[in-house]
Amino acid sequence: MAVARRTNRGPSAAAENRAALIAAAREVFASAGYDAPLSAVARAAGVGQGSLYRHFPDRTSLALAVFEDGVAELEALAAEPCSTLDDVLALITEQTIASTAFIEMVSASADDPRILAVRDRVAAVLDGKLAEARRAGQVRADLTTEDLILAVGMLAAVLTMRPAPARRVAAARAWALLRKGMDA
Amino acid sequence: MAVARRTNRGPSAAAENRAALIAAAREVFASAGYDAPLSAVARAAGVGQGSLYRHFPDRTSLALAVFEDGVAELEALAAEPCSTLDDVLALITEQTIASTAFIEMVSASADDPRILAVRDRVAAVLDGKLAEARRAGQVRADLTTEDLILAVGMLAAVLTMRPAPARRVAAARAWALLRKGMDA
Amino acid sequence: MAVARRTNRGPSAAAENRAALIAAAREVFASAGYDAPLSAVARAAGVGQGSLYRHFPDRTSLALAVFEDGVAELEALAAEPCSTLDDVLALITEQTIASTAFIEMVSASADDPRILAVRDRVAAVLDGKLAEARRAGQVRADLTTEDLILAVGMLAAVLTMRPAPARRVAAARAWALLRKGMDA
Amino acid sequence: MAVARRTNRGPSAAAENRAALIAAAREVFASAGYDAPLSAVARAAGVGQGSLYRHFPDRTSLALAVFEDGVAELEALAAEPCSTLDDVLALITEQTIASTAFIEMVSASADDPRILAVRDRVAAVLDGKLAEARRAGQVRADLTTEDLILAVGMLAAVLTMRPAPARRVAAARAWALLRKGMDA
DNA sequence: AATGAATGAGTATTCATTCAT
DNA sequence: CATGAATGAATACTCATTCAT
Repeated sequence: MAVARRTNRGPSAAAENRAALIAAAREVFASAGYDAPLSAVARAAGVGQGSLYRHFPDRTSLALAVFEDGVAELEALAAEPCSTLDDVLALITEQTIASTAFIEMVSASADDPRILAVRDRVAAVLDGKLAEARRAGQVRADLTTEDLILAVGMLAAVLTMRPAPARRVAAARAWALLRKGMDA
Repeated sequence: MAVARRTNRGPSAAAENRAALIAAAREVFASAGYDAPLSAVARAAGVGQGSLYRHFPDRTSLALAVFEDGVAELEALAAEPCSTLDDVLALITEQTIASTAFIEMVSASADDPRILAVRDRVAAVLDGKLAEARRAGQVRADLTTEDLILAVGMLAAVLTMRPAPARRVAAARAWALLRKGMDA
Repeated sequence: MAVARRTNRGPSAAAENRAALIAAAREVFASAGYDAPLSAVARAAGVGQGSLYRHFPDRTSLALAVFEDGVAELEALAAEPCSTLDDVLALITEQTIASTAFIEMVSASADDPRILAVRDRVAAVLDGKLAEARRAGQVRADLTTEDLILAVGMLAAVLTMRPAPARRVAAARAWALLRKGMDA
Repeated sequence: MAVARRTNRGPSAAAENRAALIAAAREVFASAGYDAPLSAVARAAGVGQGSLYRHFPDRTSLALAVFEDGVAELEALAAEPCSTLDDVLALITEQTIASTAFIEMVSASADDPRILAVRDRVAAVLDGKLAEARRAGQVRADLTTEDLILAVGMLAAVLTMRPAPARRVAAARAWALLRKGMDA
C-alpha cells in the first residue's frame, strides 16, 4: 500500500511541526476565519491530522498558540519605557486588521479559563499604559481599564464584520468616534 | 402508505406558511444563533423543508424577512414626531439584546445588496433623527450618520460576543463610552 | 459535478429504504458484529448515510428494528396454544445462532429503556410458557422466569464467543448442561 | 531540544518495562475493557508506545501476559492437595468478576492458538479437580470437563454483560442454576 | 533497546440542498 | 404549491502502527 505516504521524519521534527502548525493556523484562521476546518490547517502545515491533535488537543489550544505571539509582542511594546497607550492601541488595531480570529475565538467560548488568562494579560498591558496616559492628562480622568477593553472589543468586533481591505479605514473612523464621543 | 403525512393544504396556505416560517426563524435564530440549521426552522414552523426553500431560497432571504419587522418598527418610531435619536438608539439596543442574529448575518455576508438595502433604511432613520439631535445641540455638530451606524455596529458586535443575560449591562457601558468618548 | 449520484427516488421510496436498511443491518450485524460501521449498513442498503440517520437516529434504534421481527416471531409462537417452553427456547436458540448481535447490543447498553422493553417482551413470553411447563411437571417447581432469562443469556453469550459453524453443537451441549445441571 | 523526554534507561530496564506494561494493562483492561486503546496502557505504564509493541507485538500477546498470572494462580490452587473443584470454580468466578477482559479476548479471537493453549491449561486444571469431585460423588457421574468449560464460559459471558457491581449476585444465581439444572 | 512523535485510514454525525410525489 | 425523504460532502476525532532518533 503506502501510497505516497508522507515520510515520518521522526520525533526530531516535533518542534518544527509545531511551528508549522502554528504558522499554518495563523494563515488559515486569517483567511478562512476561526471556524476553518482543522484538517485545512494540518494540510497547510504539511502534517498529519493526528499530529495536529497531538500538539493541540482542541481548536482553542491551537488558537491560543497562534495568538501567543501577538500578546507577547504587545507585552514587549508595553515594556518599552517610551511606548504610550496610543502605541499599544495602534498595535492591537494592526493585529486585528491582520486577523480577526482572536475576537471570533473569544466570542465562541468566552468563558474558557485559558482565554480569560489571555484577556487578563492584555488587560494588564492596557492597565499600565492607561495609568500613564491618565497622568499625562491625555484621557478622561475617570476612564477605566474596563472601558479600554470594551473599546478594543468594539473595535475588533466591527473589523470582524468587514472584509480585510475595508478594515484600516473603519478602524480609523472607529477610533475617532471612540476618542471624541458622540455628545456635544 | 401516506403515514400521517401533514396534509397538503394547497396554495391557500402559502401566506400562512410564510408567516409561520418567519416567526419560527425569529425564535430559532434568537435562541440557537444565526447559524442554526434551517431544518430546525422548518420543523418549528411545522412546514416542509421544500416550502422553506420555496419561500426563502437562502438563509439570507429568510433572515431579511425576519428582520423586516424590526426595521419597520424602527421606521414607525422615527415617524412619530416626538421621538428622539435616543429613542431610536434605545430601540435598536433592545432589538439587539433580544437577538444578535441580525449582526451575525451582516458579519457573514456584508456585501449582499439586500443587506445593504436594509442598512440604508436604518441609515435613513438615523439620518433624520441625527439632524434633529444636532439642531437641539445634543450631539457634536460634526457627528455624521456614518458615525452613528458605526456606533450601532460596534454596540451590536459587542453584544453578540456576550451571553444574553450580560447584554443589558454591557450595552449601558458601551453607550456611556460612546457618548463621552475617551479623550480628556 | 453530480458524479454518479444515486438518483433520488423521492419520498415514496421511504418505506422501501427503511426495509432495505433493516435487511442490510440484519446481514451486516450478523456477519460483522453489532459494532459494524453504520456506513456499511447504508452502503449495503443502497441508501445514503443521511437516510439511515433519518430512519434510525442511533445504532440502537436500528438494531431494535432488526430484532423486532424476531421478537414478534417469538410472541407469535408463544401465542399458539400447542407451543411449549421447549419450542420457544428452540426458536430463541435458532435466532441466536443466526445472529448474536442482539446479545451484543444488550451487553453494550443494558440500561437503555428501549432495550429493557424488548427484554420485558421476551420475559413475558417465557413467563407464560414457564407456567405451563411447571404445571406439566417438566421443570423444577421453583424455577423462575429470571432463571430462564439467565439461562437464555448464558446460552446467547456462549454462542457469541463461537464462530457461526460451531454454534449449533455448542447450543445443544449448553442446553443439555442447563437442563440436567452439574450436581449429582 | 530534548524536551523532558523520559530518559532512555537502556536495555536493563527491559524486564521492568515489561512488568509495568503487564500491570498497567491489567488495570486498563479491567477498567476500560479489552478494547481500551493500547496507548492508554503505554501511558499508564510510563513507557513509550514503541516499547509496548516491542514487548507485545499485538493486543493478544499483551493480554495473554496479563492473564498468565491468573492461570498460574489457578494451577497453584489446583496443586494444593486439599483444594476442591468448588474452590477452583470460585477462584475463576472471582477472577472474572474482577475483570472480564479475558472472556472478551476469547470472544474476539477464539481460534488463536495461543489462546487455545491457555484454554487447555485451564481445562487441565478442571479435569483434575473434576475427577476428584466425581469420585467424591459431588457431581453427576457423566459430567465432562467440556461441560465444565462450557459452564465457566457461560458464567463469564454473563458477567461480561453486567456492570461490575451486579456481577457477584449474578454469579451466584448462575451457579445455582448450573448446579441444579432446570429439569424436574 | 527505548522513546514518543508522526501518520492517515476509518467512523460517526450533521446539514444544505434537491426532487419525486 | 406543499411535503419531507434522499443525498452525500464535509468535518471532528481516535487509534493502531511505524519509524527516526
